[in-house]
Amino acid sequence: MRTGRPRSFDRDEALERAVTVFWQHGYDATSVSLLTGALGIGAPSLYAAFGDKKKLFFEALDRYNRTYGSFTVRALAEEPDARAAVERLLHDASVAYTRPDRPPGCLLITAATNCSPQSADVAARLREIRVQARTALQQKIAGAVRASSVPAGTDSRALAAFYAAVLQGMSAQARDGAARADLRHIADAALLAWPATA
Amino acid sequence: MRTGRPRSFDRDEALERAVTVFWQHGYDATSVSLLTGALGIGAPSLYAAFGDKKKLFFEALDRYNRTYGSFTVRALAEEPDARAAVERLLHDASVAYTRPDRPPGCLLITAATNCSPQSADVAARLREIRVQARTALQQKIAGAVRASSVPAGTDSRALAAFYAAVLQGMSAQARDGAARADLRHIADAALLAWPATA
DNA sequence: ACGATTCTATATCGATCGCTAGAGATATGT
DNA sequence: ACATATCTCTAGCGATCGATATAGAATCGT
Repeated sequence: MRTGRPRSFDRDEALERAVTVFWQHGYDATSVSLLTGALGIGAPSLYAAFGDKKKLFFEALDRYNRTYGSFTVRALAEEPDARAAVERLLHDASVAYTRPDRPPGCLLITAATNCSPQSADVAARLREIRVQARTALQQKIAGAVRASSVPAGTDSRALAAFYAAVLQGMSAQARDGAARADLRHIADAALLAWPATA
Repeated sequence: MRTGRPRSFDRDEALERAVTVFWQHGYDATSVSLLTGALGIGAPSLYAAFGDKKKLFFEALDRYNRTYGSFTVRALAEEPDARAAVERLLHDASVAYTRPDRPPGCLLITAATNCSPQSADVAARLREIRVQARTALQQKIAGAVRASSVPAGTDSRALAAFYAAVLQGMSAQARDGAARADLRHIADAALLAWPATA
């Protein structure tokens, strides 16, 4: 059927605003009243359109991964060389984490670092995504080791953990007020730790 | 005077437990009922002994800085050489962030990364401490540049930001389940980025 | 022993949390 | 025009938040 009074707001636009609010304050600290205020709608409209707060967060998370957070998978997928992929990953992060019109840092990293026990599943989901991204990086490096574009004996797990930590550190520094150039310097310093191809 | 019924619990022990709870869940997600449960006392006793939740947190923060978090200032103060200080800083962090009987990571870094607007002052205080630590590291490096134990032209601000980011990344990795050896590997990789003394 | 003082235990307080029932508003199908 | 369906608005649900009033328990000084 699908008749009746039409929705008075743009669902996609509301979801985009929800992304920003969750990005800024994290999952727990984002109250429903904060959301309704930012989205410009009433609570019943929010629940009718998105289910509940948790479903809205996960939908916003998906949207984030497809937009602002997609540079990570793109770097790994589009750059054949592992070194070039990591370089692009770090440089893109320095840009993505310091967009003037967006909250600083990374939603995946900051949205549920400390949360109440009843939202432990949200934290677990975000951690799952981070671990998955770190594993993808590790496999990229391991492939480069097999292809001898990276020195044999390189610990792909350790190297992936290092660059994952650098990304998380860059997000934290951005949250602490670091400028885009600061993050770029951090990225460049981290690239000096890439195993020498001597 | 100081007469009347004596306190039925050890205030220091209660404060130590409060450190652990705030370390684990962060400031916002730690409810007063969670605290009274962990401390084994009633709410009125907590308020009589510590003032309110915020004062208790700041007192727990001071205690953390004097105990678990003191390795940072010690490394900078006790190691004359800047390179050795950073090496010790990172290695000590890999141990401090993965104590089996303590929450993973660093309280200063994780306790207020995402918090509600009404506890913005808590987040600001923690950020202040982090920035101060980063500045101390920067000055240590700048002194080494002047003493020529680090190559001239080294950007002390950028290098300090890099190692600050690595520490924050190590804390995040510990929170994500990384083992002590994993953090050690991250620390070792980060040390490869130290400016060559050629 | 007894008053003075301080702590603890019970039972809340008002505010806010995530969430929703019920009534009125606005569209479509006939 | 009218029935039907969906959305929006107001108001408020039970639960939990941080914090406290009150009364009884425990200790000290005299």
